[in-house]
Amino acid sequence: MIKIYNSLTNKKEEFLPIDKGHVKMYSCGPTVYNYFHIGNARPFIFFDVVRRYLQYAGYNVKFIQNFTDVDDKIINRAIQEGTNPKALSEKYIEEYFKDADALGIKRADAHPKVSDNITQIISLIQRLIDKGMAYEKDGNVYYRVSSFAGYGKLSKQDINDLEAGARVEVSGEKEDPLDFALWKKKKEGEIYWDSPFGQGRPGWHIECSAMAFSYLGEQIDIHGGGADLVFPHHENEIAQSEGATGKQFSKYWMHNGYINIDNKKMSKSLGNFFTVRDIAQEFDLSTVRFFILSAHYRNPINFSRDLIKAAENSLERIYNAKNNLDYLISLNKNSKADDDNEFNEELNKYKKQFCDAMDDDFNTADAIAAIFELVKFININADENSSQNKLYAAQSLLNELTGVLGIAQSIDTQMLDKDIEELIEKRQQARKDKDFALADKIRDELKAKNIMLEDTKEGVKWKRI
RNA sequence: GGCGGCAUAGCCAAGUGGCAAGGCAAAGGUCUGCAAAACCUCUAUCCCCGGUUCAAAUCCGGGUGCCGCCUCCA
Repeated sequence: MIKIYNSLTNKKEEFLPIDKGHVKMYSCGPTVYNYFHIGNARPFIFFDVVRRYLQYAGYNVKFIQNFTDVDDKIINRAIQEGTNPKALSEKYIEEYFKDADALGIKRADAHPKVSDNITQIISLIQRLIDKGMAYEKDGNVYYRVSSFAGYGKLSKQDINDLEAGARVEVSGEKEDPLDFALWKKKKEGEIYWDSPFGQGRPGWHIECSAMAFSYLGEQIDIHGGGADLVFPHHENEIAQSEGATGKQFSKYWMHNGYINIDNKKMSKSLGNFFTVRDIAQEFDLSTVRFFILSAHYRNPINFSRDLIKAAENSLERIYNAKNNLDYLISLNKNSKADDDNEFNEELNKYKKQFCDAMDDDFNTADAIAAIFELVKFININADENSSQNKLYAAQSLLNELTGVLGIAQSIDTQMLDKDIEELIEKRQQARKDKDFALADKIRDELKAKNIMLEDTKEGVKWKRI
């Protein structure tokens, strides 16, 4: 039984999708005006894992993550760079996929763009106007917050407290300071679309409601995003969606914690961020994925190079175990087909431990601990005399579990160059001849070429470093 | 002001009532020609003070410290 911490109720709840066996999930994607930073990467990675695990658990998952490609920040940035918003957003969508791929994030079933969904957005706005939940003022359309009784239920804000703390209204066009824009009237020189309420473009919040509706339907199972989206973005999504349909929009809301720098939230506005592209200069991005998954998703994570470095060392342990299994299998020393029930039962224990952790609100930190315990078990119990059956069973489980998290995937299958192989051969001969000076010299030489040798009872192992 | 979160070893980090997971780092050991990997050993008055309980890291009350949302943000 999978349990999910639902931000709507602030409780862990049993996960029961609306349609048995099927999961509809939506996660807020990036506003594409720059490379994304590691803070942004966290939800992308985490919800990728949620999706993978639900699939692993047997659900048929439909997963949508949007691109916000119509927005003030994009327009401003385009002006700065002397380009147009469309070209700019297209560029950063491409760059998004490069980084996402390197982070091991699978493509969603669809990545809809705001600019491709204007019709749906307009009709949703119209629907709200028709119901009296939105109003047009001089080419702008606003959501009438007072018309939605549940406003504040996600962020647990009392509407009166919000009023008290609300900023002084700038435009004075709104009936209430809490009302928010569904449609923004065109400003001179800005990108715009025609609509029944005049030329303009959609506000930020409406896009997610409209795209979720058109790709998943009016009721979805899981809606995810960073904790900073709870208010106002997700609160507004609920108001729009449920206001229009009268039905519950998302059954479960999931929000990941922040990535911090020196215990302070990493954000574009504070400027204390590292883009994933920056980090890629120094570290393999699969390490960043492992690092992010090594803490529980609702807890904040501090980011620093030292911590990524520690994560890199930690991951190495899993790679070593995988490489070792490959090596033992390649020796093919014991091809007996003896099934060892005790061994298989032990393996299953770790699998269960992993699944129990993931079932409990996707506790990836605990799931990783289960993988480490499996690694230790394999290191102790798999050796050159183990049967191929055992080795394959161990390998298959290790691959299966790391695959669910998408970690330790980049196993090197590249063959060695001829001259490297010759050097290894030459060193083996030197060792036989007890010419250790030569052997060590060759080992250092290879190390300089990023080939690390390890001598074992059965022969020499190598790995790229 | 309103709402919410967090505090566990040198570091990272799980754990919501029953002898405190896992990883990194350091130290010692086994194995090895040496290394590497692996294995073994070692490392915690769970922020403080009270309370409830046979039993508290975990529940309750009170502190202290840090952070977040209430405004664009993942």
